[in-house]
Amino acid sequence: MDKATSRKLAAAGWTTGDAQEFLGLSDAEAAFVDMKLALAADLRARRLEKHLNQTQVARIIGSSQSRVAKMEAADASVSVDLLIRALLKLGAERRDVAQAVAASV
Amino acid sequence: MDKATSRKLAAAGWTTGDAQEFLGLSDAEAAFVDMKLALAADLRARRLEKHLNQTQVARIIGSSQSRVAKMEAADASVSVDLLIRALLKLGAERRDVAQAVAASV
DNA sequence: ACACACTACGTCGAATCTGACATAGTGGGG
DNA sequence: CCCCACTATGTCAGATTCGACGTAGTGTGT
Repeated sequence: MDKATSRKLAAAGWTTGDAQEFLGLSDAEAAFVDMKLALAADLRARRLEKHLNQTQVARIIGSSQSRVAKMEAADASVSVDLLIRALLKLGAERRDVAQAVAASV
Repeated sequence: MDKATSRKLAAAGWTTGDAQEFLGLSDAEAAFVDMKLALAADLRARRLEKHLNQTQVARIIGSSQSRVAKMEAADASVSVDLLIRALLKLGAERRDVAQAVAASV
């Protein structure tokens, strides 16, 4: 990070220590993973609530059973995009998604 | 117009031509793009609040100025994944992201 | 034990997304 | 007008994610 950038960040109330920066990124990554887990859990809960199996959900959202399984498992090959789109296609409202995003697993 | 009314009109041979339908967007898709717009707006707001330019944000989140511009514009080539990861790296908490997800643009 | 319904997991070609680069556009000072 | 800092847009090769398929695992009823 150059000095000008550092100065501006400091002016905005940031500290530019290397350790903190590292921890900040870690926090961001951890929060992202937790969000993904929460969304995946919500997807499964929503499916079970509707008494659907993964194959039926796959048809509704335009995918395959195997991918639905990976979604619910929060597999590395599944994006948050996909999870959110799936939830919305299952009838979730934006506020429902928001709640899942904020929720702990 | 509620869905029941819309269905009745459709049965009578009418199309209920709102912008959504014209563009061929389902409710789920519309909600998704709205979410994306809200996240993009939040990213820009957060950057401006910190008095950073797009190049500085790009360094923080590990990307390029052009991509940050596209993020803020909610460009089609930008995923919700990327927007959320960017917000978190800029110091947003999960509840902040949730609020953006639920918010209207 | 068998059949059946359901879920998990590895793999793959195709589609999509990403960072980067180049370049164009915009809006203030001087 | 000319710089200058900043933002927007087009493009592209490489990376990631997607749906799909095959198959293995798990539980349940007969």
